Amino acid sequence: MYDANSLKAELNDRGWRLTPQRETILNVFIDLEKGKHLSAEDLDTLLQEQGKPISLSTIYRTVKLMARMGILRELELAEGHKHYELNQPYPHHHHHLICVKCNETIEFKSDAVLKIGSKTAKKLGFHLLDCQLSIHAICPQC
Amino acid sequence: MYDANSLKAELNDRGWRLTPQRETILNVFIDLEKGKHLSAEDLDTLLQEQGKPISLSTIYRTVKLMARMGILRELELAEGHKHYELNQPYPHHHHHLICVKCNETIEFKSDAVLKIGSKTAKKLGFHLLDCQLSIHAICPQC
DNA sequence: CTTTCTGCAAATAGTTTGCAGCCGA
DNA sequence: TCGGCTGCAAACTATTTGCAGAAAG
Repeated sequence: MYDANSLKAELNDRGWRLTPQRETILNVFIDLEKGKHLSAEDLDTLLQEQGKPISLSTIYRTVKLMARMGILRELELAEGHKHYELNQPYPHHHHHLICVKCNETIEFKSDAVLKIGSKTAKKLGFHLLDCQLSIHAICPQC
Repeated sequence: MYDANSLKAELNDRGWRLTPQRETILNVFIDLEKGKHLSAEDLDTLLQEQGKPISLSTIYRTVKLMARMGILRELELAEGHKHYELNQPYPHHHHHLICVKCNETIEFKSDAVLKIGSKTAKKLGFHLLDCQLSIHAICPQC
């Protein structure tokens, strides 16, 4: 799991910098309740409420950067905008089942899927960032 | 696999209509080379080249409709726009490994993942539309 | 004949970008 | 010090929508 120090190390390794904004955003995700995920707008609102406003452009730039580093995972849980959550390693790694009508989202775990994902990436010589099984379905209510 | 008749039946069942545009678009996907997938723009260009132009709004409306019916699957292979391909049943069902830097995309199959997907949906009482494992990674070249 | 569908043009919204000044290493 | 980073405002672009006429059932 990341903290300010490991984030700084990882950023500096790649020629990037640790800024208060980046640290703040990482902390929001670390403190985020399990099973929750935020859109850029959500983050903006949350940071404003916490009295630590960060410009929306920086928010977009930061979540994209962290997703490319493998720190966050980018989720397509609803049409039209992306959500982000910490990219947690085994055994916290999980997947999503989404109702395409009402957007109800259910998390579920599968070691098997994670294994298949890492094996496939390894076999082809790719460096794995994220592996997510998305099940699109219609829930019993819809 | 769908053809004009089964498409018509399925549409009519839900109070929708079979139009020449819908049939044309379905046929493009049926004839599409294995492993290919189209964005809305791609479809627009292709249909124009084939001398069967369809307005971009109708293209968007149609692919979305067919994705919600489970006929097409919506793929997020590159930033900024979606791609579509036929949603084929076992044993043609497959998944994607994507390099987040150069967007190189590799298809792979996994019966195990498909099984996990259908079991999970079934267990929760959801009607399965699509189940896709997306592996985000960095390819050896990048 | 009724209701859905299409095409057009205009609107929308999420996201990106140029730039000037700021600040981490 | 210096090159990356932020905030602002403006730009962009994929996608959606309102509407009038066309057409499927």
